[in-house]
Amino acid sequence: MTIEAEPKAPRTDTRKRILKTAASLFATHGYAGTSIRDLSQELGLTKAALYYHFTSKEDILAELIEQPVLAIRGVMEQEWDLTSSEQRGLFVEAVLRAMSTCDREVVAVFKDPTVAPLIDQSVAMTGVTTQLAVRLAMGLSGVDDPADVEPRHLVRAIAAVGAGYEAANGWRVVYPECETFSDMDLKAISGYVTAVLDAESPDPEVEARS
Amino acid sequence: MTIEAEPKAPRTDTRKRILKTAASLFATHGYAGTSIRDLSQELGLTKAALYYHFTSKEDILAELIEQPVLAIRGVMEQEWDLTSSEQRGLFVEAVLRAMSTCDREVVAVFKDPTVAPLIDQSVAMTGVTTQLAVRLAMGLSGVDDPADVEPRHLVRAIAAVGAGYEAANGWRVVYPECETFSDMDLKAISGYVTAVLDAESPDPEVEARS
DNA sequence: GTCTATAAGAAGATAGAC
DNA sequence: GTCTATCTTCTTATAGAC
Repeated sequence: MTIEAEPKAPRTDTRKRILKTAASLFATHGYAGTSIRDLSQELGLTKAALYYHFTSKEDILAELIEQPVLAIRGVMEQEWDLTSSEQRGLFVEAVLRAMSTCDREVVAVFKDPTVAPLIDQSVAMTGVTTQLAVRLAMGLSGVDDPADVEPRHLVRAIAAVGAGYEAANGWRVVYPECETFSDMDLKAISGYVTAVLDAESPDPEVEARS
Repeated sequence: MTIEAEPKAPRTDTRKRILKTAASLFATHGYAGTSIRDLSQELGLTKAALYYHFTSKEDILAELIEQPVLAIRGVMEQEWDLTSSEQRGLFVEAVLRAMSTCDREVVAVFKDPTVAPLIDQSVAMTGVTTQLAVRLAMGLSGVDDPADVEPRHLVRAIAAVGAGYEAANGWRVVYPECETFSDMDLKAISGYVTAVLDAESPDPEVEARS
């Protein structure tokens, strides 16, 4: 019995090829902007072939985001005291690590406006980035109820999450050969986030708002 | 001749109503995720009525983004020495001011992946946020050619622009009654951007990358 | 596992009545 | 300025041959 590199069914990587290509197209053209036809042409397959591997377009999306969404939810369900800058940094790193459990192009899909409602149905999780921002803002305000968050802290947290999200997302463009984040990378990105959270820039004027 | 509040043709605000509603829907569901049918139903009109006011769906989009894109391009075409943090702050404020020339919901459209290629054709401007990031990264690296930008500066600038973009975009959610940015608001947002640009967080490891 | 062929509907867009 | 009706193309998805 000699060693054979490809045993007998090496072509069943089609499923993975589909997921990989779908992630790339969704990231580039958006979920709604990518049709099954686009995807099948890019793969050199027919539409029908895709429907052999997946039951629907949404099914492809669901499989793409399942892992990272579950991982992030796991991190969010832990107990976190986010009132200190250090703890917030660790929290952000944990989230980034959870996000790294998926193909890197999938990250771009998280903010696709046409994807959010679909995530709700399948995995029961609304606006990942929004939830993160609210969580961090609660830490900044030192409150336990999202409703008690100070608006100025919320915009600040939204900006901070935006920095982290774009950094993680831009990583694949700037460092195409980098497959996963190193610890240094994570430190760098979470550094951007905490920089915004802890910035001594003037907070927006609160007086003029009701 | 007495003063009459509504002279005689007050219903020609339909065009503006369309633009307003389109901006809202595009921001919420994305450009590709919003159909002419969705838009007409939201407006209580028929599709044909929309096509009386605009020649195409893309025409609506073009009119929405024309002003801010021209304004931002105007700022970008100026001479800027972005090697100092102060100058970068002023640059960012100028860009934000230019962005404020449009309906606030239009801001969300700028990052719609299905919109970017359409902007290219109509206004000849690719990836507004990417261009901003490159410009700021050039300042950080102290170079005049985008090709000479250091990767670590580019990711940092991408994160910084992300912070500013999300702050500007999140503003309308956190402060719904706020129509335009005050000077204090602009200072706050540009503060988030410069916080990332000037953060002393560890830059990503450069060694492992080619 | 992949194909051809096709259904059923929604998309963007137009013609012409009122 | 808005309507009804229609056209064409594209969409997701299925049936059945190979």
